Amino acid sequence: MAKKATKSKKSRSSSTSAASAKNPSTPSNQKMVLRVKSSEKMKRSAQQSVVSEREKRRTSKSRPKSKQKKKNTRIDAKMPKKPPTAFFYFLEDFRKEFQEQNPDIKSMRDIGRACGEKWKTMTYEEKVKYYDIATEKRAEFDRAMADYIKRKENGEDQETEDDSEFDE
DNA sequence: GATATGATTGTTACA
DNA sequence: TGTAACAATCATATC
Repeated sequence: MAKKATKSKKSRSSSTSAASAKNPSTPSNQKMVLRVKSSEKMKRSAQQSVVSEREKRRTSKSRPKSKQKKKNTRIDAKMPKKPPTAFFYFLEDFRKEFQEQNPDIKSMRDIGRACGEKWKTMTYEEKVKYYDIATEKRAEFDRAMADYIKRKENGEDQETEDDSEFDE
């Protein structure tokens, strides 16, 4: 439970929304900016041996397992979901191909593992298109989050009404 | 039947 | 700086 509280980490939109504020509704130019910005960041992390970090974390943590998932941990159903990362977009494509080539393997555990290995072998140029998509989605998420916060501040009772249907 | 788990990486925010 | 949580997916397991 405490995790969820932590998770509410909230107001993340405040900082990120700043970025999105720079690119309000916009087209390619700003998209480019976004892409470049994120690209640099991504490149850095991509170049960094993120792998060891992950493994280290995993090994050190012994994977508590019951940490994620839970699905409806979101306090507010109307709160925008976190956008998928570049890797997740790649995972979508990869899964389709993987299942075509390996119809017997349906477990996301195996697919995820294979996808992770493939991802590590990909070059930054190959990944950049996924980073681009993820960046756009993140900008959308920031805007949605800002809007969500604004609405909440204005009066979330309206939402409670909607929520009532959720009651069921 | 409903919900959790596993496996992956990236991103974000807090301590 | 490090760490924890969560995003998608879906067969499988558990309750």
